[in-house]
Amino acid sequence: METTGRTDQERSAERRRRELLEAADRVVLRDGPGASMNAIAAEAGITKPILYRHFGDKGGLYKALAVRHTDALLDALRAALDAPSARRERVEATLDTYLAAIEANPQVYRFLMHPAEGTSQGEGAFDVGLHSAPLLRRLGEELAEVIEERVDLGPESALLSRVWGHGIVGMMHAAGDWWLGERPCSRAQLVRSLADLLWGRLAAAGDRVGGPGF
Amino acid sequence: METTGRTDQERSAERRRRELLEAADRVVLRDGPGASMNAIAAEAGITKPILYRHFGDKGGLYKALAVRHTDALLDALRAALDAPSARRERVEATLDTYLAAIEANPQVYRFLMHPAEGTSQGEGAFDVGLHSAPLLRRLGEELAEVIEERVDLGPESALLSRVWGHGIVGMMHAAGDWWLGERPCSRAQLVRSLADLLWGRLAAAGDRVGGPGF
DNA sequence: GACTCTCGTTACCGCAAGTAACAAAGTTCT
DNA sequence: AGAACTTTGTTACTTGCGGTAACGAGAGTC
Repeated sequence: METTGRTDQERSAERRRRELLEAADRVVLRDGPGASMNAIAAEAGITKPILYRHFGDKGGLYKALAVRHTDALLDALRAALDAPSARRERVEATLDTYLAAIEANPQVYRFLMHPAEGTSQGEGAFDVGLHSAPLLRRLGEELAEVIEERVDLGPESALLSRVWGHGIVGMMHAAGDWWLGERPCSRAQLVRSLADLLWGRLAAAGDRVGGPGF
Repeated sequence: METTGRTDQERSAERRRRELLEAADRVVLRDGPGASMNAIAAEAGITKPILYRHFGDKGGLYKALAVRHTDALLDALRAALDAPSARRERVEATLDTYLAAIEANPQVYRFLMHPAEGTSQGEGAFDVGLHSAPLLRRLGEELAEVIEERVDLGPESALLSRVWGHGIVGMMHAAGDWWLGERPCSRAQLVRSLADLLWGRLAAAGDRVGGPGF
């Protein structure tokens, strides 16, 4: 049959692509985001031009890698986000899921946050807004959706949910990044502290000495 | 006097350094963070080796640039942070100062967030924790200090203030980044939304339909 | 006048991204 | 079977960047 023939080809191409991605993954995890295309090709047992035929350029390869990992993390987060528990517990579960993921393999996490290097050879006009890690954007949008569909925020809910989605994700990310570097406390403590912040403890706390506190 | 001679030399060297930094600034603002050393040298009217004599390597130059801008931004933020007003107003003023700064020239902002590229030629062992933008770390620490010295947080104030410092800075950064890209609302609206989030409105809001809300 | 020290140059090395040109294998059409 | 084509892979090249070595010229110093 002709269909089997074409399907075989396509399946073979896809399998090859997955193999290449896995090799690239190994190299990036070992050598960091600056791994060379030669190194990746060598790890995969082939040479550069094949990589370029499959992924176009280095950006394409890295994007494919990032999508893989981002999808995996997003699945885990969605599960925590959709659990049938009280809001605070769910927030804590989501925070903990994220932190556990970046704790489990920081290399992946690091790679996801610095995917865009670009030879900069291109046009000088760069648009701010596309530069930062796409993972954070996706997370922010995802969280925004969940917030808007679940929480009653009054008339401005569309705007508020998005601001909060991105804001909370950024909070989680920055705190997690700092925590990974310094390890000043347990994961559970960090989760509780962040949830406390989101629960308005900053506003509720009293001033320390004289004058108006922060 | 010998001192005048040496002072003249030192002053000349420092002036030269400042000139070079300003040239580098212009190029980086024009071409983005991937600007080449050749381009920077050309803009300064000289050639590469001089840059290397002054700054060691590209990282040194970029670090010097980053310190300049970071200091400037930090000064502005400290002013907002130290104003003699109520806590909420101060938080809003700080948020607004930061957002106004990144709105005023996004190129600088973008450069500050992606300073560490590294040829990756070096050792494979990379330490997570040093990779992210140093600006965010400095901001987080600064804010943590202010929080701890002004707000009464009970026994765990040392930990809480640092978690919150980095978390709030991350929130501000991520929300600002998204906002810069999409411009979904005015700066004032964004500031209010973020302050509302910090003031516990997420915890206070009711569920939307049936079941436990987010 | 020789000595040195700073500022500057040109010319080069190494390396990585990306590409062109070619080689060998299987597939398909006649 | 044999010619044409697509797939899969190669080697060898170009371009451009970070970084450095080696050299050149002017200004103070003994």
